[in-house]
Amino acid sequence: MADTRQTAVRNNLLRLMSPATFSAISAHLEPVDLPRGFELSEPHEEAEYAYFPETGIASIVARSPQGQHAEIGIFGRDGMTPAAVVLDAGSDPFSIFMQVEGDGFRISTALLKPLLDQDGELKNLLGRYVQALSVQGAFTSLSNAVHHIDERLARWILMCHDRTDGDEISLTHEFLSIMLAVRRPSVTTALHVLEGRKLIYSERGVIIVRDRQALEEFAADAYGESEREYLRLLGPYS
Amino acid sequence: MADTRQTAVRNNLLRLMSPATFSAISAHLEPVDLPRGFELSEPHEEAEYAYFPETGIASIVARSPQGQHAEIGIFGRDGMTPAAVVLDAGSDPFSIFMQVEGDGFRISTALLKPLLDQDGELKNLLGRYVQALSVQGAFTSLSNAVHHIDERLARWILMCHDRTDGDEISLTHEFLSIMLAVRRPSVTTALHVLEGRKLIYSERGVIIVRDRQALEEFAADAYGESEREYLRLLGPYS
DNA sequence: CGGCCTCGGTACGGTATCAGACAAAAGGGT
DNA sequence: ACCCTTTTGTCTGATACCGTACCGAGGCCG
Repeated sequence: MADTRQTAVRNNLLRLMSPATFSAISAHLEPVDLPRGFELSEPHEEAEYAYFPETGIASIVARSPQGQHAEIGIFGRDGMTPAAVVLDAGSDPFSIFMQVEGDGFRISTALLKPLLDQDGELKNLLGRYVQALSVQGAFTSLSNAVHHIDERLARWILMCHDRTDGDEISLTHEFLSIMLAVRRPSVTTALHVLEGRKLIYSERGVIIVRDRQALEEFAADAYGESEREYLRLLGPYS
Repeated sequence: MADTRQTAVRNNLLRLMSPATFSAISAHLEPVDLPRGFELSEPHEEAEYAYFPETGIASIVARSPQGQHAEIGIFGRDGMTPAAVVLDAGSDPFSIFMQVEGDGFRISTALLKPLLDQDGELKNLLGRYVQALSVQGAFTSLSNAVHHIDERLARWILMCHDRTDGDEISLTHEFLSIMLAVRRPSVTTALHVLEGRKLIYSERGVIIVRDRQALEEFAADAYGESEREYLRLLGPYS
C-alpha cells in the first residue's frame, strides 16, 4: 500500500511511527482481511508476516502439553504481532488468532526485521508495546489467580469494548469459556449476573455493553492497571 | 569490577555476551549482596540499577489496586532486571525483590541504556531474555487458571530448584502462599501431599527436594514449557 | 529455665466452581 | 415448512479452596 497515508490508519503503533519510518514501512504494508478464527501466528512456528490490525480483536492463547488452554492477552488496533520479531526470538509458543473479525495490514517479517535493526526508534516503539502486552499478561495472571469469574468476565468484556467501535461484541459462551479458562455453563451464569445488574445485554452470539461505567465499577480490582500502563507508554488508542 | 573474567561469572546473560560487549559492561559492574527481601525494583519507579544475579532467587510480583497480589515470574542467574530498560519503558508496575538471598552484579541503568542503544547484539540477547521471561509469565497465568494447588506448588519448587545449587530451598509457608496467591494453610496441606509422595522433605523454614524426577512427573502439565523456551532462546543455565 | 515470637498444623462451615448430562431455543439450509 | 446444528439455559452431585480461628511446636533471648 504505497499510498496509505499515516493519518488515515487506525492502528496505534503505525500512527505513532515517525513519518520517515512510516513511509519506509508503508511501502511494504498490504491490507488484509482478518476473518474470525484467522491464525496470525502458530505456536513454535516462525511467522511469515507481522500483522497490524485496524479493526477486530485477536487473542493470544497459551496451551499446556496436556491441552489445557487459557488466554493470556488480547489486542486490536492497539497492537501488533508477533512480539517475537521485536525480541529477536523467531517464534513464540502461543496461538494467536482473530476472535472478532476485522481487517488490518501485514508486512513480511523478512522485511520488517532489517527495518527494526537499523531503526532504533522503531525498535523502541515496538519494545514499549511488548512491555504493555506483557504487563497485560501479568495482570491476566493475577486475575486468574484471585478474581471471581464474573469479575474476570467483566474485565474481559471491557478489554474487548476498548478495542471495538460500537457497543456490540459478537461471540459465543463456548468461546468465552475458553478465553477465561472456565466451564461453559459458568460463563452463562456469570453473564446472567452482569445482565441482572443491567451492565450488559446478552443475546445469542452477541454481548452488548449497556453501562460501561458501571461495568468498570463492577470489575473494580480486575480492570485498569494494564490499561494505565499502555496509556503511559503509548498514549490513547481510540 | 574491571577484573571480573567472563568465564568466572555465573549469570547466564553475562556469560552469553560477546567478549567485546562483556568487557565494555564489566568495567561498570559492581558486585552486590542480595539479602532476602532486597528490593531490586519498585512498582512505577525508574530503577537506578540493573541487576544480574549470580546466586539467589528474585520474584516479580504484581499487585492489584485493592492489594491482591500474585507472583508472575522468578529469575536467578538465568536473568536480569529490569526488563523495562531493554524495552525503553522506563519502569514497570511490579515489585521485584529477593526471595532467596544471594549475590550478583549491578550496573547503573544510565550506563546500560547507551550500551544497549549502540550494541544491537546486546539488545537482541536481552530481548530474547525478555521473551523467555514473558513466556514464563504466560505459563504462570495458565497454571493459575487451570492447575490445582499441589501441582502449582510442585512447579514452583522445580523452578526454584533450577536456580539454586543444592536441594534446599529456604522459605516459609506464609511466603509461599503469597507467591501462589492462595491461603497459607493450603500451602501446608499441599506440601504434605508432596511429602507424602516422598517428592520432598519439608521442615520448618526449608523445603528439600528429594526426588527431582518424580516431582517433575507430579507437576506434569504445569512444568516445562517455559523452560523449553528459555533453552531454545538462551541455552542451559546451570 | 521461662517467655516470646514466628511458624506450622488442624478444624469447621461456607461457597465458587467443576464435571457431566440434558433439554430448550434460535438459526440455517434444502 | 422442515430438519439439523449451534447455542444457551438448567440441574445434580461432587470437590477444591476459602475465611477464620485456634493451638502446638520450634527457635531465640534474657
